Amino acid sequence: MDREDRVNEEPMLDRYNPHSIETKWRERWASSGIDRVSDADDRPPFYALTMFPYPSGDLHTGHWYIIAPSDAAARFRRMQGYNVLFPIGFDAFGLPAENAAIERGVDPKGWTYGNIDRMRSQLRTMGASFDWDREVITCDTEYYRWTQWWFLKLYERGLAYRSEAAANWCPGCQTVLANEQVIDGLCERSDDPVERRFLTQWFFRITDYAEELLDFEGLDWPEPITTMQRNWIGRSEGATLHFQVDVKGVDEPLTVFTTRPDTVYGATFMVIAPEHPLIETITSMDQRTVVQSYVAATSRASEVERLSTEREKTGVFTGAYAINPFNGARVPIWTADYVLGTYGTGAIMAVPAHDERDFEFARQHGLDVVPVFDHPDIDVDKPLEGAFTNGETMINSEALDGTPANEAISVVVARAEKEGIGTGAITYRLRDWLISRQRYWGAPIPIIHCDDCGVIPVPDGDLPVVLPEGVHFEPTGQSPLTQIEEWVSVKCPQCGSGARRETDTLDTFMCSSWYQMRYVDPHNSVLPFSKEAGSHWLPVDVYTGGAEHAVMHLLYTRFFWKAARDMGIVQGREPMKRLFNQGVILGPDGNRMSKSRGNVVAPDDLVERYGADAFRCQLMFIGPWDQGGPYNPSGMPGIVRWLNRLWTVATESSPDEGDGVASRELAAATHRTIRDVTSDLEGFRFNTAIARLMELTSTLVRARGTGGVDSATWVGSVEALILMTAPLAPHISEELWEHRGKSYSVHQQAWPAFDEALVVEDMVEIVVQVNGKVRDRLTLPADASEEDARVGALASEKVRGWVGSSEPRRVIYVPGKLLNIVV
RNA sequence: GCUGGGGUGGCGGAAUUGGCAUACGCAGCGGACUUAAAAUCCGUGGCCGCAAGGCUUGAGGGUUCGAAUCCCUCCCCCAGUACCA
Repeated sequence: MDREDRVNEEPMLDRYNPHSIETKWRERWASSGIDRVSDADDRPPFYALTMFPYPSGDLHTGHWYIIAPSDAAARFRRMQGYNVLFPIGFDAFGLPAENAAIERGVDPKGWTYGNIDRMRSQLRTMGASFDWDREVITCDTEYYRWTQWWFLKLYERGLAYRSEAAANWCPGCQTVLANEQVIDGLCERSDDPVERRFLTQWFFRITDYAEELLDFEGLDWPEPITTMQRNWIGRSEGATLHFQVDVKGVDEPLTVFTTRPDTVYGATFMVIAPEHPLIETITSMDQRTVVQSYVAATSRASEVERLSTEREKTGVFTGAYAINPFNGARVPIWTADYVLGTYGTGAIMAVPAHDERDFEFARQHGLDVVPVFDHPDIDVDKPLEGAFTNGETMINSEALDGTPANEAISVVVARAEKEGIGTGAITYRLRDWLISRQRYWGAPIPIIHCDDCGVIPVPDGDLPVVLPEGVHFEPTGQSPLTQIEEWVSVKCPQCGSGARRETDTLDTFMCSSWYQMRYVDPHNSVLPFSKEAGSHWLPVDVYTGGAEHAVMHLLYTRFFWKAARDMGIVQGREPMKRLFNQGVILGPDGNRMSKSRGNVVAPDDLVERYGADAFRCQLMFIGPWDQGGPYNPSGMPGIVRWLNRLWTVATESSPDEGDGVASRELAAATHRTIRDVTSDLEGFRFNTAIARLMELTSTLVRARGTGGVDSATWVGSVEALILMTAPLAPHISEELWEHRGKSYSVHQQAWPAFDEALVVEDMVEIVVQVNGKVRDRLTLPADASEEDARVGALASEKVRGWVGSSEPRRVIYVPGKLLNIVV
C-alpha cells in the first residue's frame, strides 16, 4: 500500500481545473509522441477511420459530434490491446474556396490553408489521439499527384471515358452543379431553377460494378445505408422487346425495356422520350411542327417544372406507328417527357390497363385501354377506372389466354427469345459517375488533347499536373483554367506538336474515394502507398461518419476499391468492414444549427468555459450516437458535477477498515460496470457507458460515506473507474492516473477485465405479481426454487390480501426475476 | 407517393430473449452548510387521489398469466428519394 501512503502524504489537490490540466497533457502527449503509429508493432493492427472534414473555417459542433466519439472508440480499442491507426486530414478541394475567392477576392489556396491551420489547432484542443504525422490534405500537390495517378489507372483499364451528357446548369452561378447540389430542382446556393446543358464530360464506369455493388455480404453496415445504395443502384429485371417501326426507310426497330413483358398484348401505344435519337426519323410530315415545338418546350423546361408531381402528363403524337411483334397490332408512337431519355432504352411500350402512369396518359389523350388479366374484383369487360398491376389468368393474349398470371413473364420472355424479337434483360438506375467539373479549385484532369493524336493521357513521369495560381475566377461558364494560355498550351507527349490541356478538374468525391489508402503510407513518393502498408492496415476496420454520404462517397469509395482490387493494388472485396453513422446534431431548439436561426453553439466557447473533456462527454451523453438530436448546453452541469465527483473520489486516500460484505458489494458493482461499459463502447453506446460510470462514481462516494470497504477493493475500483473514463475524458483521466502515482500513460494501460464470478449476486429481488400487477417484492437467494418463491410470496400480508382465500389458478415463475400468481 | 428511422415524465433519454416502465442526467421542490450567494452534500422525483388505490410508453384494437417490446388499423415527426417503365 505504499502507493496509497504517498497519496495520503500529498496535500489535497486543488479542485478540478480543466484548463491547466488539459493544456499540460496535450503538450506532454505531443512531446512524447504517444499518438504516433508505427507499422512495426507486435500488437494486432486496427484501422479506425473517421470521415475527414472539409476545411470550412471553424470546427463546429457537428465536427465535434463526429470526431470526439470516434476518438473515444479508437482510444478504447487501443486499451484493448490493438495497434490503432486513427488518422485525420482535410478534404480540401471544392466549391466553397472558389466561392470565397469570387466573393471576397481572396486566393482559394490561401483561404483553404488558413482554415486548415485554424481547424487543426481546434482539433488539437479536443484532445483527439490523431497521428498528425499522417495528416493528408487533398489539395496538396503530393496528394493530388496520386489522385491524378488513379485517374490514369482507371483510364488505362477503360474505366474512364469521355462523352457528351446533360449536366445540371445554374444560370445564376454560371456553372455546372453536382447532383447533390440540386435541391428540388433549385441551386442550393442561389435558388435559381437548374437547367440542363449538354457538355462533353469525363465519366467513370461505375455501372460496370453495379451488380457487385449490390452485394453487401459480410459487411457490418447499417441497414438503412445498404438499402439506400440498393435503391440508388435500382436493379430492375425484365426484358427488352423490339417493335418494328411502320415508317418507310426506317429499318431500325424501336427497342423498349419493360419489367412486365407479360403485359405485351396490352400495349396500346408507345412512348419515346423527347431526347430519343429516333424521334427525328420517325416523325411524320404533318406532325413535324407539333413534335418539334414539344421537344423544344421540354428542353427549355426547368427541372422544377419537369419534376412537378401535380403536373398533367403532356405529350404529342409523332404520326408514326409501331408493330407489336407478338400480335402484329399497329400502335401509335407518342413522345412524352414522363419517359426519361436516360433510363432503360428511353422508350416504353405503354400498357395503360396495368400501369398507373400509362393509364393517366391514355385517359388524357383518349388512347385505348386493353386489360390482359382477369381479376376477381374488377369487371374487365367494362371501361377500367384505374390501372391494376396483377391478375389471375391471362386474357386478350391470343395463344397465351388462360396462362396463370404468375407464369406469364417467363412464357413471354421464352417466346421472345425463341423468335428473336426480344430478350430477358436487367436495367440499373445507376448512371456512370460524372467526374468533370468546370471549376478551378480541384485536381486538373491529367489529359492532353492533340489535334493529330486525339486524347492522350499525361505520362506518369509528368505528374503532377499542377494547378496554376493567380487565376481569374469571374464565372463565365467555362473552367477558369481555359484562360491560362501558358498553362493550357502544351506539347503533345506522343507527337510533340502543339496540343492543349484538359481544363476541367476532377470531382472532389474522387479525392475522398481513396484517402483511407493514403493514410497507411502518406509520405510515399513513388506510389500512393506501399503494398506492405496496404496489406498491413487495409481494409478499414471501422468507419465512422455521417449518413449524408450514403449514396455518394460511400458508393464511390466501394467502386474505387473494387477497381483497385481488379488492378491488384488491394485485396479483399470491400474497403470498410464496419460502418457506423452518427446522427445529426441540432441546435437547442431542435432545428439545424444555422447563423440565420441564431441557434449555433460554438465549441470554442464551451471548451473555454467547461473544458474539452466535459464537452466531449456531454456530446456523448445526450443520447444514442446514431440518433443525433438537439444539443443543449444546459445539461453541462451534470457532466461537470460528475467529473468533479470523479476528481474527489480519485484524489481521496483509500479507506483502511473493511468487512467482507461492503467490499464484496463494491467489487460486484465495479465488475458489473466493467462488463456493461465494455459492451457499450463496442457498440458505440457512449450515453449508457457514461451513465454506468456515473453510477459507479456515486457508489464509491456512498461507500466512502458508509465505510466498510477494504483498501485493496477501493483502489481496484477507483483505478478501474479512471481507466474506463480514459477514452471518454482523456485529460482528467491522465491527471488522476498520475496523481495516484501510476506510470505514464493511462492511455497505454490495458482495459480492465471483469470477473464473471464477481458479477453474480447471491441474493436477488423477486417481484411478486397477482394477476400481472406488482404487489410485493421478496429478497431471496439467487437459486431459489419456485416453491421457495411461492411460499415466500404467500407469507406476505400484502400478497395474501390480493390472493384472498381462493386457490391460485396458475403460477408463473421466472427464476431470479418474478413470480406471477393468477387467481 | 415510395424507402428507411422514430414517437416513453416539464426536458435529453434508459429498459438482453415479452417479465419491477421512466436507469443516468437537466430543470424543479425540500433540507444541510453559509451573514448571504455560489459551489458542495443529502432527500424528493410521471399523472389523478387525503388515503387505500387507480391510470400511464402517439391513438385504437388483438395475442398473452404478463406488452414500450409481438400482430393488425390509423395519426404525427425526421431523413433519403422522386414519373426509373
